[in-house]
Amino acid sequence: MDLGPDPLALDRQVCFALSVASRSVIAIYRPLLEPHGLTHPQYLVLLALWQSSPRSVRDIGETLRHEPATLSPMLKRLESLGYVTRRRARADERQLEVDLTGAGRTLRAEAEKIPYRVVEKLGMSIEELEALHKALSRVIAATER
Amino acid sequence: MDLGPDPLALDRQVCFALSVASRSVIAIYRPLLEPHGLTHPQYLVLLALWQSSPRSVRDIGETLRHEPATLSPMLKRLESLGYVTRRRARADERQLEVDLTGAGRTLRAEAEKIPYRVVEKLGMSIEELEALHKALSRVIAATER
DNA sequence: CACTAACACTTAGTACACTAACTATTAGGG
DNA sequence: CCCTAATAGTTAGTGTACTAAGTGTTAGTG
Repeated sequence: MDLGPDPLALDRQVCFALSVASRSVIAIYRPLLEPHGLTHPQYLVLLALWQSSPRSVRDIGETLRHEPATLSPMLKRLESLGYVTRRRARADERQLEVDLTGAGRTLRAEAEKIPYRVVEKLGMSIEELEALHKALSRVIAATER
Repeated sequence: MDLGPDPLALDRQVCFALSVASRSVIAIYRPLLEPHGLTHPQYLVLLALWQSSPRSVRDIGETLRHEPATLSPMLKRLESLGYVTRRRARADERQLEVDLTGAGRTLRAEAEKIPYRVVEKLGMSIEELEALHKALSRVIAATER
């Protein structure tokens, strides 16, 4: 394996590019989510619930690759924002049943505009973004082995 | 612009893939950095200093794309770990001169192994990682306009 | 040369994100 | 059936990240 003369050169570190890109793209979402009182991680939880609900904390965690300890306070904030309900599942009292409220469901229609605005702001082609998504998926798959 | 039938589908969101990939790759670094008492953001600060030092907080912030408010406590932790010194610049007392200690400089030789271990752990080809880096750089450039 | 604006960093406050330890509930084996 | 192990969430503690407000220093202008 050859990583060149300086394996520690900052401008060649994939990990650095990943974290900067992640923070930079999240920064694009910030002004779009702020009117709804949402952060980007909270928005991702709503995407998961819009896909399927109700679901348990464990289920959401496996989908978003988050520890339950990260989700627990986040879901409480989403509850106090009025987008989500939390109650113990009757069948198994260990599980928490996280569901959307009316407001949470209504928000979806508004949110549909967001991806278009983000892609527009980025000014990149759909093809390029899809290629990037594929590359990122391979990295994620690689870390999961 | 056409984002398909469901623009909010989680498995097609670049922002989601970016944040998961970022966290997953950082998780690979964790056991490699832990013996040195370092976190990944702290490691990136050291990469910046190994490239050039001493430098100011502002300078490091521009390189790593971080707010001074993020760096300020981080640099104090690096100082108490013994890798870095912090002192006001004589020429301009507003600026902080961040420099490497002997231990900070010595650590570089140890750290040179890390990129190889990460690439090995990922099990991806150098070519694929370089292509990903290019794609991420284009995203970062797009967010900077 | 005083005075205000700009600059560099720090502090406070909120929200992730992770590890480790804890609580409550359910399931399984003797 | 009891009792232990496994499971699902929560809490505590540390360390980013970001915005906004604050402090001290320098620079630029009347």
